[in-house]
Amino acid sequence: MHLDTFQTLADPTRRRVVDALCRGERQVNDIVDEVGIHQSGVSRHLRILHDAGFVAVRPDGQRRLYSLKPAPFREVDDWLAKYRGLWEARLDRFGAVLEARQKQRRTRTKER
Amino acid sequence: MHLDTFQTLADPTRRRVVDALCRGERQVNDIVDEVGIHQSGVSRHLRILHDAGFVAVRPDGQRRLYSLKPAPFREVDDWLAKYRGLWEARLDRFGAVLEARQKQRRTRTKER
DNA sequence: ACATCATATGCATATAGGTGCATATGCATA
DNA sequence: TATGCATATGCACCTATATGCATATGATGT
Repeated sequence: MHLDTFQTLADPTRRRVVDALCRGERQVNDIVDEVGIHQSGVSRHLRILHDAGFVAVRPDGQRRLYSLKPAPFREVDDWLAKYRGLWEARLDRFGAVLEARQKQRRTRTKER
Repeated sequence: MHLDTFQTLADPTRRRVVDALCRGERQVNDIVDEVGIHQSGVSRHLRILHDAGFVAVRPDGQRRLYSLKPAPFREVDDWLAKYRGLWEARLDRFGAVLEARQKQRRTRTKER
């Protein structure tokens, strides 16, 4: 099976793995040390991250070096864009976003 | 139990519920129509979203009007900030955004 | 009070997903 | 080839969670 971007991010341990890769390439055992679960678990998390497009692998001798890829982060960012108006109150140069939201707002509240 | 922000977003149906609220207040039955699962399911999703801080409720007669709250979105955005360097190579004309983001950065950044 | 509508919740069920252990695979070097 | 290190995977187990059904709760109007 193949988890989508958000499902992939749902597991805290997996986010720690992502965090461990935040500063550059790492081999599996480095991550094992950092997140504190069994090596097999880390391998599996990396597999899931790979399937979801979060990481690239590069063989280096007997090791495999994992690193982050941008695509799914961008996907989250895009998803977030829809909701930015919620907390970016002042519409400095984000007028377009809010405007778009206003346009399609329904009023269902009134009929009572 | 209480799901964290990312676990809350992991379920696709729940994201559809969030999406349904994207354009303003909605009552439960509206959401039922929109996402196509049983009413009890929607109520439960709304409860989870509420526990995670995604939604506010406001009674309106016999209905309850749900709406989005900004906090968890901001949390995702903050999390994302750490990885922005992955795909935002140059800060063309979104300097303002980055600036605003810096200002509200509340999670401590570990020593690099 | 009663009937009705809107929403929430207990229960049962099915499935998914995380974990460790043991083992397999793959690579490197003596 | 044989040995050892690094990583992946099959298996079993257990917990979490999404869902529908039936029912409870709560509010409104007659």
